[in-house]
Amino acid sequence: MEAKTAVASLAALAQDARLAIFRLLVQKGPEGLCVGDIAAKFGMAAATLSFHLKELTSAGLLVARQEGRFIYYAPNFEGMNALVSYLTENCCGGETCAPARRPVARKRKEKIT
Amino acid sequence: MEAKTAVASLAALAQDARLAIFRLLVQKGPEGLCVGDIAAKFGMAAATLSFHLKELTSAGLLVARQEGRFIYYAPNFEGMNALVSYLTENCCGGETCAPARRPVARKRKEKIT
DNA sequence: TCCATATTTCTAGTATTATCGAAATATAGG
DNA sequence: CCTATATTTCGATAATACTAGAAATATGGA
Repeated sequence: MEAKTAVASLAALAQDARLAIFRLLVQKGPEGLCVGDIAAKFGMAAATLSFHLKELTSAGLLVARQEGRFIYYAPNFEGMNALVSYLTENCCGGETCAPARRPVARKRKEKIT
Repeated sequence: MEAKTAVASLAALAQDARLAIFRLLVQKGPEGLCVGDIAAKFGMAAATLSFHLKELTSAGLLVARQEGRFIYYAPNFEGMNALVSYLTENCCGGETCAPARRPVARKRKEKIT
């Protein structure tokens, strides 16, 4: 995953409403929920919700499927996985979130000061 | 970690310049880099960099330490760890990023349609 | 075809964020 | 104390994001 993509995914989740929506859908699993049900859950204007769903979808974090008159949104686990992998690989020390590869950090030679 | 906190951390990383800064510091490890060196690396105005460092720091992703006239910024691995944990626990199926707990998802009874 | 419901797109107002020059603050050394 | 360097804060501007009403589009059923 490229940095650009990571920023897009992070931005998609970096918003109260969207994180809440995403968490709700993750709970629901692959079946997801239709837009109306999500709107009901949060009581937000349809247009607003649509905007947020679009953000999450184009960031690759949700997938939509039409089912009759309803559109169901569900988490795209691959996308989320890619983000988490990116973060652990590039923004932690590798592994989990180790304080960098150094053994224990022997004292350094007293910087510039 | 609360949702609010997660949003703050995500927002801190959801920006080209800041993600780049953070990645650079993670590479450098616990010693970090002083502001001048970071500025040199990216060629951005001091004020702009200072703004971004403040964002990252108040989101709990960086820690600053003074060393003579210089201020060193280094990753706060605990903060980053907390964020990654939050994401895997709340935004994936639990574990890594499983497609939810359901076995294989037996067909559902044909929704509303 | 016509109507009702679901969802999106358009448009615009407001709010938040990013950038940067200039001024302010802090620290060290002479 | 004075100067030089490092960094932050201030203030202003430009860019981007959020919200929601109204209009448009899509789908299914009578």
